[in-house]
Amino acid sequence: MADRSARRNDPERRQRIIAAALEVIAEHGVPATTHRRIAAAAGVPLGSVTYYFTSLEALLTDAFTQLAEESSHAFATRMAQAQSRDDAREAIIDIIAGSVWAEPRTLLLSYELYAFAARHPSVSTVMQGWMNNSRAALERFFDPLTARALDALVEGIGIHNSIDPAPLDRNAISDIVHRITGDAA
Amino acid sequence: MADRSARRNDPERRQRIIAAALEVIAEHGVPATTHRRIAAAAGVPLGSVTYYFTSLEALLTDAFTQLAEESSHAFATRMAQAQSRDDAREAIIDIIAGSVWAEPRTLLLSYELYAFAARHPSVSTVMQGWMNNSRAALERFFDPLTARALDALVEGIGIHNSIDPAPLDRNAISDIVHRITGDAA
DNA sequence: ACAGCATGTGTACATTTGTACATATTCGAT
DNA sequence: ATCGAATATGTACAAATGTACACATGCTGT
Repeated sequence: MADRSARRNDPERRQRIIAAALEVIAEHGVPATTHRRIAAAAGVPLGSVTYYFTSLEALLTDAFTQLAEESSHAFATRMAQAQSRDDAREAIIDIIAGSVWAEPRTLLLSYELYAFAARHPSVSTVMQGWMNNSRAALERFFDPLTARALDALVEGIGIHNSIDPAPLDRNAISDIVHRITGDAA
Repeated sequence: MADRSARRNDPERRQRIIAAALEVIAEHGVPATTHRRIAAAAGVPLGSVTYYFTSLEALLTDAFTQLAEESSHAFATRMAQAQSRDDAREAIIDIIAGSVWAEPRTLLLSYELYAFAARHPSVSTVMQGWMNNSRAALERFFDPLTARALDALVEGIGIHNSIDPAPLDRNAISDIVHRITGDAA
């Protein structure tokens, strides 16, 4: 464990504040995300938040940027393991059905991210990069249109599963993926 | 034009406030949606907003509920015109590519709706109803799994097209829809 | 005509908010 | 050891916010 007393000059502090911001957003939503709540979640005084970030909007921008980059990275990492078209299909199915992307927290943050990005071009740019990476990874094995369809499917099923009391199971997802990629299961 | 002086006992006032709330949300986002901004957008005094709605949260709940119901209705209306499997496919393509669902404003409001619904069960319930209706409409012509896949596709492509500088055109969408429904174009 | 009630409005106020800033504390370089 | 800069923190405050509410106005039924 880290030392608890000597907090001075803590190099991870900035990062902890960003993580705390995402926690608060996930738990209370952006409208209820304030300097003070973030500070409390991060275990730092109010002044510390304003020291590291010039404004609340700047902090949220950094937080959402990091979220998008992490999501993008997670997607890329999983896809990079694929060595064949079959592998790639499995990877996509994992991503849709898997524990990471399907977690309620992740979905919740996604909604907030979309809404925020729509008003903040810099975040929107990061998301475009994410989308381009996803497609590039998919296009190693599929034609561009198929790649886009699969990418959209991840988004769409994720959302529906979060609303639906009876989410699609892995077999059903597999079925749809195979249909889109044009191969029988 | 409506009479400007005799505003007393205006029966559409409540509805105008809800519409104004959605305008403000679309333009500034939920975090910046306040009593005063809504009142200004609706052209009514501040007191009028608090007269019709017990709290801001209640007003937003009503606004998002109405948005979900309208979207659901629009979807159902378009789908109801379909008399055959082919018609239904065309309808779905229309909905994805068409001017209604693909409008930036609609998408923006969707993001805010998802985020809000995640924290407000009553709105979430309305969205479940919407989803059930969509599926029921699709299941007149497709098996349940196909119906769910198409429904998810609407969501997913909508989102991607709003981020992507080069959205999918109608032909591409048609191609994907045909693949999912298992029919050649 | 008028009483009762729904509708409408302006003002007031306690809270919360973002942010500034004076002041400490710590660290690294000399 | 000491100076300067970076880091850290507590407090203060103007602005904005949600909401209450006293009062005004118009409508409806008798």
